[in-house]
Amino acid sequence: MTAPQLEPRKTPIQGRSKATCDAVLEAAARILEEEGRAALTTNRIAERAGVSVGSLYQYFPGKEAIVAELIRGMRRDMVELLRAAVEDASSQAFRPAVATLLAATLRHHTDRPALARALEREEEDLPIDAETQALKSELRVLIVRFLDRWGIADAERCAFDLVAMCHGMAAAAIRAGEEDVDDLAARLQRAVLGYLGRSV
Amino acid sequence: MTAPQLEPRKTPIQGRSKATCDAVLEAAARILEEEGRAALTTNRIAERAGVSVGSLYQYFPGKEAIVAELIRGMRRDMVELLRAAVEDASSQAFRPAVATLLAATLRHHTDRPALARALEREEEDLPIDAETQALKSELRVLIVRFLDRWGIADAERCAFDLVAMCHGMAAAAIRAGEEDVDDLAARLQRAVLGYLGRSV
Amino acid sequence: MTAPQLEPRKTPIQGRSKATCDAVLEAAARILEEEGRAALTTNRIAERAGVSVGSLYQYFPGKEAIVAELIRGMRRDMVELLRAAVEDASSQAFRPAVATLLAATLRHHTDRPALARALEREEEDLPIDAETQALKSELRVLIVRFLDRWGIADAERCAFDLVAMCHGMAAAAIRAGEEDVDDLAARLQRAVLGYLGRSV
Amino acid sequence: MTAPQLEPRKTPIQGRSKATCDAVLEAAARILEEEGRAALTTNRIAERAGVSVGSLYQYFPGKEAIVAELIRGMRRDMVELLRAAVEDASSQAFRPAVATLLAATLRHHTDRPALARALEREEEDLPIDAETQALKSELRVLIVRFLDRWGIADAERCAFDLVAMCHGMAAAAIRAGEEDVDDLAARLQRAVLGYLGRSV
DNA sequence: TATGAATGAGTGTTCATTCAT
DNA sequence: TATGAATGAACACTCATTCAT
Repeated sequence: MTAPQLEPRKTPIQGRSKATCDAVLEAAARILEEEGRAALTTNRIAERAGVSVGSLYQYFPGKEAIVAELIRGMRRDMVELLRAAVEDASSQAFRPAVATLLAATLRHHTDRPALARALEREEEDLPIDAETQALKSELRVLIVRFLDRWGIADAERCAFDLVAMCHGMAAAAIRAGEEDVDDLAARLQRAVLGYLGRSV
Repeated sequence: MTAPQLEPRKTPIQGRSKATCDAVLEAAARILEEEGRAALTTNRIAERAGVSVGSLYQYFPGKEAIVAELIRGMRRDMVELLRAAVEDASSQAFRPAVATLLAATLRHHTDRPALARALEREEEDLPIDAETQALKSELRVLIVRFLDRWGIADAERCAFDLVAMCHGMAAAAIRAGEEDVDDLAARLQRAVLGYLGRSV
Repeated sequence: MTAPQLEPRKTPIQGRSKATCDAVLEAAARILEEEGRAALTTNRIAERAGVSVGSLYQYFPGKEAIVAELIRGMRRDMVELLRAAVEDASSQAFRPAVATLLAATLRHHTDRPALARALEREEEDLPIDAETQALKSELRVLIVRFLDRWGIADAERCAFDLVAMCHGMAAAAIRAGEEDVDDLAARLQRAVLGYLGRSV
Repeated sequence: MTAPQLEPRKTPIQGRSKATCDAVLEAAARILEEEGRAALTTNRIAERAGVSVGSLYQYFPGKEAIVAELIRGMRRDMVELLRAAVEDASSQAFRPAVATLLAATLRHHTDRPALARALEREEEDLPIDAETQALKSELRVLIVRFLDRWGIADAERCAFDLVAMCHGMAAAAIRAGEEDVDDLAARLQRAVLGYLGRSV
């Protein structure tokens, strides 16, 4: 089994190219959301992108690279979101600050839930690529720093557990069709504070 | 898209047949664990089972049925485990009782972690079959009853959140290679009691 | 048993595509003629067409569609032939007119006899597709109108019997290796006029 | 392509064997009638015969031999029928004699129409076996002798044409669902006498 | 540079036939 | 002798990828 090429082929910022590139990515995303992973074929992607397969291969070395790029995009968004939240939270008291971070985290699950789920699953099957690794690391660091700032012991481990816990609950709830995001956020808050022993 | 057949074809308890049947299931399980879902082809399954493709199809109507049976097996084990734990917990105080249930839950993740993860993923792609549905329902009921017994309000929702939370944390920890199950159990306990507001 | 797709997939009149499409059809025809229906596999068709299986499936949704298209082609030819014959016969006396129609009918059996036989057999196993149905209906109408024009009673039934009778005789004769088409035509004429009570 | 074995494996007239043999043949016949040629698998035959595949292969060298035996049975029945008819006809005038023969011929199509059709089709795909050849020859001889007896010229050719004509008409009519056998017989009579120039 | 026709290895599945029990 | 589990070659069909135009 040869490791697939995951990097995009060129990184062209010129108009035409960028547009094609984006069209391909968006098409792939929509297929994952609406038609499922089994429908994610290169021909289908090209078709939905309004582009020929040949062009698709001009910008991406293969199917896996497209998925990898979608994953990178998702991770970038998450970092962006969390970074902004940490910023906002820097001037807040502990509980509101936690709420701010949770709200940001929830955005990941609520924005395009089907896409997020699909990409997380794909991520498991793909070899680890450097940028994705770095982005995930950055997410962890942001949270660890936050916990550190509030004097929480064993911040690394806590961050790990909290992320897993929140991810588990949020994913399950969204998947089950829950619509009341505020209620879900409240329960997450309860779980987090409980875990941290700060519930009182 | 025609719904695939998920029920086994024959269920023969005679020697040779049962052995073949089991060999196929075990081979599929090992492939999922060691080679990944992409390697799970009928030919590979037959090969690892030391059996011909023809034999495979004598017992299962198709690949999906093999996976479905593995899932059913996993769910049956979980029900068994949890039922026993609930039984044991019936004479215990609240905290030890929670610990008992958590220990049972953790077994699901620690026994054959890669298999559990793989099957959970497959489960998402497969149509819901009746028995699996029933088993999952039974799991929920066991937990809801436990929570009810201890006077916990909104037991349905709590059960849902707690299961998701524990699943998220356990899966992430095991996946990250954690070996100290007792420590993990302790953290889960903390999270659960915290969520329930019983941490003191 | 799911009804197979019988319509072609694309109908491209551009050069390369059309050529591939035709090559596939002709290859299938030749296999039916020379190797028999058992040899009509998609791989064999592609091989004889000098094309890859993939290309075959680009133009036809499946094996049955190829056969269906051959059948449609055969029926179209028959309609064409008979229509022209009816035209020609319109200015003739009864007996010459009958001869004209019979000659056209015989063409169907003499052109590519093995292919005609094979396709007629395949037609029985395939679900009825709309165009084929329409073509067969048109054939019947042409004959019925002809009989009507000459004041023959119960033209529908007569047409039915005459077609069956001629088809039976011609198929058997050609299959037995008869070469003298004129003699065969004469016997058909005798049979037809006899049946119609116009033999004198 | 190796020529398949068409002869039955043993010709055992002892009770048990004969019964099994017959069960297999009747099962195959019914499958052809009711489920179609695609369903005619050795396993299915054995199943419907209430016998194991192993036993099936004890009496027949392969699937083709079973079909070949059914064909021989059909041909034997036809010979039987026609021989009796010729016998009966020997004391009749020409026209009633023709009617007698036609009635016998029609029986072939009316008895088990679907089976007759199916077997005729199979016959085309199978290599010619000696007995079947002999039986078909015998049929021809019976008719030729009949025609000779009534002073019909070129009896061989006439027999050939008449058989083909009658077969074509009868098969088409029965297949189209005609139920009025007497009417069909009358039309056949008309066609035959017309062809022979004896219609007046 | 863009196109989309062409490729063919690989997948799931069937079924005639064998042979250990 | 009867059984039916086991076999595996063969089939229909898909899809990531290439390359002539």
